Amino acid sequence: MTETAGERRAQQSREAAKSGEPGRGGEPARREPQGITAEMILDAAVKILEEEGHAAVTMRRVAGDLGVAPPTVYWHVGNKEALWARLMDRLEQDLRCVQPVGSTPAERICSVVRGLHQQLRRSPALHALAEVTGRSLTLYSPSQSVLVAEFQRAGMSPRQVGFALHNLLAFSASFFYVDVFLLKEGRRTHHFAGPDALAPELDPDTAAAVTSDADMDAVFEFQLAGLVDSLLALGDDG
Amino acid sequence: MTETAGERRAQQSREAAKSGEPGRGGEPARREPQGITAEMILDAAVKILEEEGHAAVTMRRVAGDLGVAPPTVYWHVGNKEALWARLMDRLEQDLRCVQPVGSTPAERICSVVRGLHQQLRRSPALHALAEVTGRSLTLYSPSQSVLVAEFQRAGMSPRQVGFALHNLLAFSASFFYVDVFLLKEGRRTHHFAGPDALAPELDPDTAAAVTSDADMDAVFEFQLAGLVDSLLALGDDG
DNA sequence: ACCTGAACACCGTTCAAGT
DNA sequence: ACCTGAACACCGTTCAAGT
Repeated sequence: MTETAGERRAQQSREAAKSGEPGRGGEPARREPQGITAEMILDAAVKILEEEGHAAVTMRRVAGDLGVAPPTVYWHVGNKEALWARLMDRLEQDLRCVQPVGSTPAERICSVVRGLHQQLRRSPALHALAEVTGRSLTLYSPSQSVLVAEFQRAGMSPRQVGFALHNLLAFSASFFYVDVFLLKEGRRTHHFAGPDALAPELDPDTAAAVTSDADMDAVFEFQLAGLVDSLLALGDDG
Repeated sequence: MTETAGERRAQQSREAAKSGEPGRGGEPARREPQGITAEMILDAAVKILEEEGHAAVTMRRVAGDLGVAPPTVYWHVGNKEALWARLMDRLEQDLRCVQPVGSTPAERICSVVRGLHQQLRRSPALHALAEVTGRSLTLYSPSQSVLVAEFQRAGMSPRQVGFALHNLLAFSASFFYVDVFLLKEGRRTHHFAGPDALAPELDPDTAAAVTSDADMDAVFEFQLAGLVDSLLALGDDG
């Protein structure tokens, strides 16, 4: 909420570096790393993030890995919150646009959402960041227009397209969060039911089924298929 | 993962306090707070959690609010991770069992999930804790048997009941997480679409609908109704 | 059994000072 | 413009020592 002097300084240095990029003076554009750049800081932070999680990403640690004093990091990126934001921006840019696959609209839409989910799931850095930044709801930008186009082709009205997109993004985001927190707990599978879940008179078969590990992939596919069908049905009688 | 000596000591003190509760010796059971109890520590922590969020919950702060030195808190609760766990246990116990309302199975099941969601949403302490502990997937214990009973009454097989329950719990948990992270960002509504969401040739009406704030309550209700219908349909042709 | 003061090894951040 | 040493105000945690 408050913009510190450090952040403002970092902003200026970024601008300066950018405007200096297309060689405008007399000298040839030499880019010897006579010091450290913001990009190098992000590189180091991502590396720590992937290998040791968000708790290990310390301003002092980042500085140390680059052989530099802590205030240098502050000079380049402002502060820690700005570092998180920049990391999120970078990881967001790395997300590829998912192309739809399949013959029916339902198949194509499902394939895009599934592709997004798998892409997010494969990035340990994103998982670690999600714990700390609370963003990732706008992560899916590059693939959003693909989804919009599919819904339009299915004959949905503008309002319906908006509602459908919001539904799919909420769906993706929420399953991503579940992944994040499962990982945080160190669990690979869901074991939802607590000891209080069972009424004492419950038959053994049902008790076993309820307390067994949840197959989250099956849950994901089941809910995705149902959701996409419901959304497309909105267009039929619109 | 490692049980420290401090935790073990705290465990013993808890046991001792418990076994001393039903007055067993000669003296009458007097319970003057000649010092501090673990319960008082939890009270203080919950208060900070509700009013200032998880970042304000500091061992020193908790101690200070109780007029006690930091090591005293360690003596009673072990360490900070144990404090989080105990807080989660307490908040979990405060969750009431939601009773189903409605005439059809779908209505009754939806009413329970909706009730759970609203209950979680109303607890700022739970939100704050979810950011830090990553639990809350087993939060719904007291209402789970209600859901199981409803699915059984709808004629579903044991395996189907298990799958249905896992679906509903995953659904509840994921919407809870979305709430948590929206709150962390300080947003009240969802604005999913980033600037890249729109293909340039998109018609203005659709563009406006897509970039408008998402009505998350409508999304919740739409997905819940669709999910419950799909789950109950599993029982029809089982 | 319960509590304390003092310390250790960390944080994020700033700031005057260097080149 | 870029980097540093030193400091400030915090953390979680431990430990010997008190009663």
